[in-house]
Amino acid sequence: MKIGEVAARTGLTAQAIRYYEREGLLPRASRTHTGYRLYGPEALNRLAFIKQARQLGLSLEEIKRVLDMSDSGRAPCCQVRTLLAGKLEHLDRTIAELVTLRDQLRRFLSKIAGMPDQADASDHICRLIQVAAAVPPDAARTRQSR
Amino acid sequence: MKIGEVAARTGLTAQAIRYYEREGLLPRASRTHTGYRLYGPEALNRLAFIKQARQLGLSLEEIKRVLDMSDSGRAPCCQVRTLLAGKLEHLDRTIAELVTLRDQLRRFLSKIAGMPDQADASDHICRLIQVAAAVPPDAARTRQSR
DNA sequence: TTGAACCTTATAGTCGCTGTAAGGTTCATC
DNA sequence: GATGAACCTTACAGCGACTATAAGGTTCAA
Repeated sequence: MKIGEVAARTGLTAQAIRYYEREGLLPRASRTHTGYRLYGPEALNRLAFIKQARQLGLSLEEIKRVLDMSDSGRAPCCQVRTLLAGKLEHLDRTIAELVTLRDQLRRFLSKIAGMPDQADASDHICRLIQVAAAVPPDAARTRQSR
Repeated sequence: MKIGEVAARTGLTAQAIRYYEREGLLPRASRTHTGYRLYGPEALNRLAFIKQARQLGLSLEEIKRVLDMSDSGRAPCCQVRTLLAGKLEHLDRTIAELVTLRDQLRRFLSKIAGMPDQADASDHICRLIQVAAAVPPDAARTRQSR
């Protein structure tokens, strides 16, 4: 198989596949005499693994660690469990933050719904957001989302 | 005030403040005779606005548009309302996506909780994630999720 | 006069790709 | 055998909002 077929079969782009090779997640593919990459069916498995792991929220670096373990004959399953448990926790925190943000934004929007627009040459920019800035200062403790 | 004090007072980094200046969100600061940036108290307002708007999910480009309007004497409030309403919608979608992902991850973790670890020289990498990859094949049609 | 703590610019790196440029290959059709 | 479309190759720039680093100048107290 050439890279285009692999791309079509995995739902990845050819660019992404080359990128994974460059990053060491795929072994260097063999080539035709004119330099085209050639893949066997096992590449589909590996790419399906990478794709699934990405969709579960693992970074390429984490995936590479798992693949390297597997390639050297060690069972990566335990590490996968730990990794995913960590991701789940992180995801919980992220969702909680975004829900907080959403509620803040919603309250804010309904608060400003009735306010008049105003141009101002004064030191405040938009009274609408200024109001929001005057929010309890420890709400500013929430770090930037994603 | 020099940049370090502004940074400490706003909770931003000096680098970020210089970056905002480069990107046109702040006017070029005046300088001491040795080249240090000097800020008046109004810079704190402007930076508080930027920070708050960022926390509400606006991009620097969107914030710049609002600031430019305000600087030219037009009321940006209407645009701010529209911008924030859009962000709220987007936020709703993002949260829904992440909740789906979390549920998927949770189900997956409980599914693999009882499975034994295994090293494998075979063509599969980690049976744990392989199970997940063996998902209905037309699910592969769904384009890559961010 | 030493040193720490501050400031300056410029440049590279982050992440996971995508997009583009500039070119070579394959294959069917004219 | 010439043309053209569809494929492939590499290399490099760009995204967003910064952070990190290098290499140097300034300020101020001990």
